[in-house]
Amino acid sequence: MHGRCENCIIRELNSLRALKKDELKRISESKVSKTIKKGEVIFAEGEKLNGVFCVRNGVSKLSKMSDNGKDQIVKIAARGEILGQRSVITDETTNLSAVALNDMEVCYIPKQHLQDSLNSNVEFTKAVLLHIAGDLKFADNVIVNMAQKTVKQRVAETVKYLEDNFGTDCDGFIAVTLNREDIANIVGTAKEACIRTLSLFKKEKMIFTEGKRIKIEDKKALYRLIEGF
Amino acid sequence: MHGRCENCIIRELNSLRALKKDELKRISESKVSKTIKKGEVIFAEGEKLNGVFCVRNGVSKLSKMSDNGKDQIVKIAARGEILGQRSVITDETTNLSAVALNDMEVCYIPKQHLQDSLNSNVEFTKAVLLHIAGDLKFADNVIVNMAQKTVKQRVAETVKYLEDNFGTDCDGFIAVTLNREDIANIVGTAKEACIRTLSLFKKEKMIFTEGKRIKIEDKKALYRLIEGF
DNA sequence: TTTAAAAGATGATTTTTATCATGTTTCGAA
DNA sequence: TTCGAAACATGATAAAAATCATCTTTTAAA
Repeated sequence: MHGRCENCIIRELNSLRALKKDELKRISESKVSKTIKKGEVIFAEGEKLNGVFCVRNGVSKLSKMSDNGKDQIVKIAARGEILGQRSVITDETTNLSAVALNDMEVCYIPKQHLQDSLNSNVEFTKAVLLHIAGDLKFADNVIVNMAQKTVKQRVAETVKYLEDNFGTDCDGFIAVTLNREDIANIVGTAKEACIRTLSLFKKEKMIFTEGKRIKIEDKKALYRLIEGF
Repeated sequence: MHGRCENCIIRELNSLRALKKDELKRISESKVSKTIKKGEVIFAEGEKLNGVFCVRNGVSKLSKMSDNGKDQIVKIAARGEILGQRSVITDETTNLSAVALNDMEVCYIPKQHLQDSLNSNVEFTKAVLLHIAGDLKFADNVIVNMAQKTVKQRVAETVKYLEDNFGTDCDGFIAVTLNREDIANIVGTAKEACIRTLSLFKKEKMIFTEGKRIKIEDKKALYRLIEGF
């Protein structure tokens, strides 16, 4: 067990910020800090969770297997994200599986604490509600893009999404590196189509790539493409 | 103004059931019953709502225009559904537009009432949270289907969705009738592809159609198709 | 009841995307 | 450092779906 939740700044990034001192104290006493290695499964689709995972460091993919055996990535979760939140709230088995994309540090929080606070602290409940409502809006937009946009547009959209959410390193590369297959699984296309599209973007000087790392070179052109030109 | 909210049974279908007597009384005093004609716009994408619409009768489509000018239907809302809930909660402009698919009766509830209850009645806040969390799970599944399944599978899925949610009339037809274009806009495909696919299903005796009305004839075959055979 | 418009249906063609095959590069473990 | 596996890349082909065109049927309004 590491630091105390009361002092944890990660909390400011999520709905746990609405918890009161005594609630945090109780969580602090039963939470468990864990390190997770790249590629490790945090939880699998269909599991019943007894708690949530608050991401301190590292990045995880949240995905769901479709009937035809392909994995669809629904979200990339970084620092501050609370993994398993939805299924703990509704007390259901998980809908998604979570896999570490690089080495991670997370805090495991037993679900009883959250459920207690959901029942008693309306500020917390509201904070969670606002967060989930935001996720829902985002998901609706993804549905529209999946249904109506081409692979080219969706690859462009995904590159933008990654830059917007994870920023860039000192060389201007997007600060999270995914392999082509994972990008394809966000886009909802085959690995080859994803590779081809990124190669095309590079040829057209919209992006620059170096191994897995991607840098956006011509933001305007990329955005124009996303909107359909 | 019609009946009193305290006696309204529609309420049992949604999160308003968690409201207390005095909260309902206040809502009852300021709510407005409205009739909406088929095809009428209840609210448009980007509007700022000052209240929500509780559906008493009729069916509405919730859709979003994609950049390329095509409408994507994200949800079909029937009796009990509260239209505009998400954007009133987050106090944002609407993400979706709502259009009546047949004549409707709705109750307009000014947002202040909901916001007051969200701030003070944790049971209500929790009920809303559970509802939105369910919507989110559903949306994630739609994303996976959009990304990974064929048009054929998605049409089958949509037919199943409509029957599951709206049931059948006395002749066994799905109790909601959409035109082919609307079905195509749920599936996320072109009108022609949707028509062709439904014709094929009819030829294969999985469904029977009569005008806009659709009856599922071979549920097993349909379900097998959805899962990928 | 007539008539125009909307919706449904179907064929032909083109575009997009998936799949298969195969070669090349990169990277980590021995 | 070498070697093998994994990831990346690209061509060829097949399959899926969009688009365009045209015709028929249904629907709603005059």
